[in-house]
Amino acid sequence: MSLPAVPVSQSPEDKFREFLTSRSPAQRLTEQQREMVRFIFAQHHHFDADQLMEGLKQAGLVISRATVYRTLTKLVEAGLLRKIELGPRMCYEHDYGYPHHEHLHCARCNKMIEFQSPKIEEALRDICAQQAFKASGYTLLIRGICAECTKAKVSRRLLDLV
Amino acid sequence: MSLPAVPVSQSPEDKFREFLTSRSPAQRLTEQQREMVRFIFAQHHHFDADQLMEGLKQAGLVISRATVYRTLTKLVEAGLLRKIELGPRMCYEHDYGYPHHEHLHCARCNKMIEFQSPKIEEALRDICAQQAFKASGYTLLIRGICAECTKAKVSRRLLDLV
DNA sequence: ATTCTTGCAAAGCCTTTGCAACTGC
DNA sequence: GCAGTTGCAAAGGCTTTGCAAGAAT
Repeated sequence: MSLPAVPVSQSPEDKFREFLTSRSPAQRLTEQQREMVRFIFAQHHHFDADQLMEGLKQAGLVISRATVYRTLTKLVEAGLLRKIELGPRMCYEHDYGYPHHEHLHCARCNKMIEFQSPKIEEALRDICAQQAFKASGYTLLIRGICAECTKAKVSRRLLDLV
Repeated sequence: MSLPAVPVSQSPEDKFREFLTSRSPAQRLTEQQREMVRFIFAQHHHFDADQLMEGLKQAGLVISRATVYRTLTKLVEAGLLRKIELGPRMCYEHDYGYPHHEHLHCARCNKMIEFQSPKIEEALRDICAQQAFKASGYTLLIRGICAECTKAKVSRRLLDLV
């Protein structure tokens, strides 16, 4: 966790149950969904559908591909997860209990670095106001190479010279 | 064109030929590629592969799907086009002869509104410097409803009341 | 003449969906 | 017991690719 968590009163599971019950027609909280929520919120990771399925399998939880996708969709609708467009596959992260932020993505080690920028948020609000644009959301992703990978690469170059 | 064009000395076609020749092994400029470049740079539009194929067909130009995709890739590598992630399909826009900018995308009319924001660029540079992150590029897309569509919707609501 | 490009069709990749069996409420 | 959920396998949407025929230098 690189950013301070936001205090929340309900557990993710309770929040999800509440969401499902509130829908009309009411939806049901199943065993598979509960396992997924617990597994996802036991750690703070960015993950895609495949990585999640792999993790679930290693944890001994057997949930079908279809159910994983369907539940991810509901978790996003419930405000528990946030969906990030990262190339051809979707990436997910905690939304509930975690502050809004932007991402730096390292193309070498695949790491996601989180940061907050009031300045950017303000600039975006200004732009929308100026254009009379009703924003529903936005995507910001900075792609490049992180500090560690840059360092590692330079070190390797120096070694290669020996 | 909502932003002022950047003056360029070469035509897109010449620039593309130069790029292809400079590769090793050298690549060839074909009739299909020339038609695509001319068609694309005859207008200033945001488009995806399908829209481009449709436009080409209506212009009487017969170019296969595979060639359209392959040529789009080369045009991006050549710096003539910029690729934008817009949901499941890729969107393209002029890069050569056009200033760098960001986008507002209207979910209702599918319009792309362009804007420039030195403030955002500065904020991004600050973040990267602070994190020692070597940025190679970034994606910023604001999703929502544009002024016209908002107005149209309100008008329609008023009419519905009659 | 050589080597790159084209077009076709097939495959790839990620995600969604129809349907019968199942299960939460 | 009714209505929503699961799992399977098949389909969907967009993009890429293998290969033989064709074209650019």
